[in-house]
Amino acid sequence: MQNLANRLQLRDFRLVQAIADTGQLALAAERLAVTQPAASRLLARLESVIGAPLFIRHPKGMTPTPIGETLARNANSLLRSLDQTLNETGAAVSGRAGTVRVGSVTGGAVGFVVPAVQNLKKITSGADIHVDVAPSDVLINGLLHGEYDFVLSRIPAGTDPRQFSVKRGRVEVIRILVRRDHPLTRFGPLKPKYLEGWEWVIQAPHTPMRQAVEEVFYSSGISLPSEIVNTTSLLVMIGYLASTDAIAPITREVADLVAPDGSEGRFVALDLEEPIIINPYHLISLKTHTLSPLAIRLRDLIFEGFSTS
Amino acid sequence: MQNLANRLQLRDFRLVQAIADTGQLALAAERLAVTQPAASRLLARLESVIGAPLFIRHPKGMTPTPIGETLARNANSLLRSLDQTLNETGAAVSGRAGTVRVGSVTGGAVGFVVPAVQNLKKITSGADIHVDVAPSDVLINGLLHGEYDFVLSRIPAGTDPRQFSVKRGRVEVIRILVRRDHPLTRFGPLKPKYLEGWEWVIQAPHTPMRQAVEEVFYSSGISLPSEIVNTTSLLVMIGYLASTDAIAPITREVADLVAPDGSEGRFVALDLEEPIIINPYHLISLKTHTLSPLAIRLRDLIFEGFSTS
DNA sequence: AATCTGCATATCAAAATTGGTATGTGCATC
DNA sequence: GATGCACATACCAATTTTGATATGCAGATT
Repeated sequence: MQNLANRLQLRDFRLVQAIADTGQLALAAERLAVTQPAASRLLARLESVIGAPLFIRHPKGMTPTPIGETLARNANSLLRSLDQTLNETGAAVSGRAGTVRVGSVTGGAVGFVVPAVQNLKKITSGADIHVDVAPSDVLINGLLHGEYDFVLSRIPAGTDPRQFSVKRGRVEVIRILVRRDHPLTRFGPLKPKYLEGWEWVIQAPHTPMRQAVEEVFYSSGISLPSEIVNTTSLLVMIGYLASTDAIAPITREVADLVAPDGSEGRFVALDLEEPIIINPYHLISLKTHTLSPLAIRLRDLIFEGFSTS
Repeated sequence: MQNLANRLQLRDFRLVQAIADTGQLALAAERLAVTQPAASRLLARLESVIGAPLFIRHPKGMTPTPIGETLARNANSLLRSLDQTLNETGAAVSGRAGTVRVGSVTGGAVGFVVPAVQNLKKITSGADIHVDVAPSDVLINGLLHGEYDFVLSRIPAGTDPRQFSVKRGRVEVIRILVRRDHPLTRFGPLKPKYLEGWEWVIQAPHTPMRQAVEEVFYSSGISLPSEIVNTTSLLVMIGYLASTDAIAPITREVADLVAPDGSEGRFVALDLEEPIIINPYHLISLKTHTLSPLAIRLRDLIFEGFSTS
């Protein structure tokens, strides 16, 4: 188990992954394009190197032992890294700019990632850019699993921040979106008590925005809205607001998109007397992972956006 | 360049990393513990697989090409991941890390699980330890459903013991808890007949302890207590005993906690002339379930506790 | 021009890996 | 108790890998 490092091969990880995925040695063997006995021998050798069984054999297949599970987990991220390596190297060889994968929370995507990507496109050609939009916990998880080069996200509670390299971002300020002829538009900056009694369109419970809004209700001593439509879809929100007097909290970035101040659109974004602020999101990457030049470029572009908007 | 995946090996990454680090093939070769020509051949093969030169040779060494740099960067994170994998797996194999879930009956939790967990913590890092306390039937059920690695429990009637691997545990001895100025404290070891006539605080009917106590009443020919408070809550028990002359049977382990011998607390634990003994509980695990090394460690520690106390 | 440094190539031998076919074995299910 | 499924083992052949030594070659240095 000591000079184990040199006795392990990529193949072993592929095998573990395949068995863990399929639950059957024969299927795993097929995936590796070898016969079942060959796979059996590979596994036997691997288990002897590790010094412990990795899978328990039942009559109908195999399931991982706890050790096998940890190994399978690691095999997954290892092989994903390898995959990325191959992509990047392949891109470099054929003269393309490469690949960058970025995850973002909604507000960040609209406000920062999209313009940064547009800028990046101007100065590179053949770059392969992936943008995911997801909640913070999903993003952080993906980052840890090597699915993203970096993410624009909050740091969820309970996450060890030491493993990340963080560039601090801007806070998200909430405004209230309503249709143009909504009664609330007659007031100036909204007091909390005005928020009571309306139907709401808002993100699911436990999302940062929902929490930030609920916090205001609690601290103002007014009761939570009883009529709520839960959605993350802007389309649904707009459709709903257009035909009812419902109100919806949105970030400033989204507000600028949907209802720019001074415009004559169908919606109006109202400010609150005391602004509601969501936990800020940051540019987060893994300390252990060195970013590709392309990823660095995109990250820097996004970061520039923080200060210039 | 397509079926490249299978032609790359961990070794190749080590080589690239070593060359990038040292800038010289001979030094890199040394690091990989091979001769310079061997390293040269490795590199040549790798470059032919990739289809492009990775390093430019000059008279004083090598420097990476852009592609080589890409590869070196990825090699770094890849090998770091590998290292992490090895650590984690090694920790799992040796039982320094991992997850263990254990369920226990009350007496076992206080007497054995807690000290064993404390000992286990001394030799682990980052281990994930879960302890549940519940009645035996719940524990066994949980064990069968894979919720626990093992349990410290009795074997309920009607359970097929063949599916379990059982390490016999210790018997639970009952003492009688009363407040310090209780009349019974004037006697030496209690005879059964002294137990008659008092108000009792005791667990619900059909629990092992209740059964053990009732058994004594029957066999001694004295009548069952007529005034009974049923509770499993230590808090209720103590509150009740403090203000009345009620008496309560408790296990020795709990007694050591609440009323250590020789202490001057508010309560006294009395022994019986003929000790009352409850059905013993055992260390029970599923035959079909392989325990993680960490779980085995904890189980062994608990088992040691059986014999040394 | 001689030399030195550092990488590449040639050649050979040994060993390990790889992969296949055939067959054994254990456990459930019928 | 027979059958089937899934994994393990045995055995054999071929290829590949691995590594060492000796040597070649090119650019730099003196």
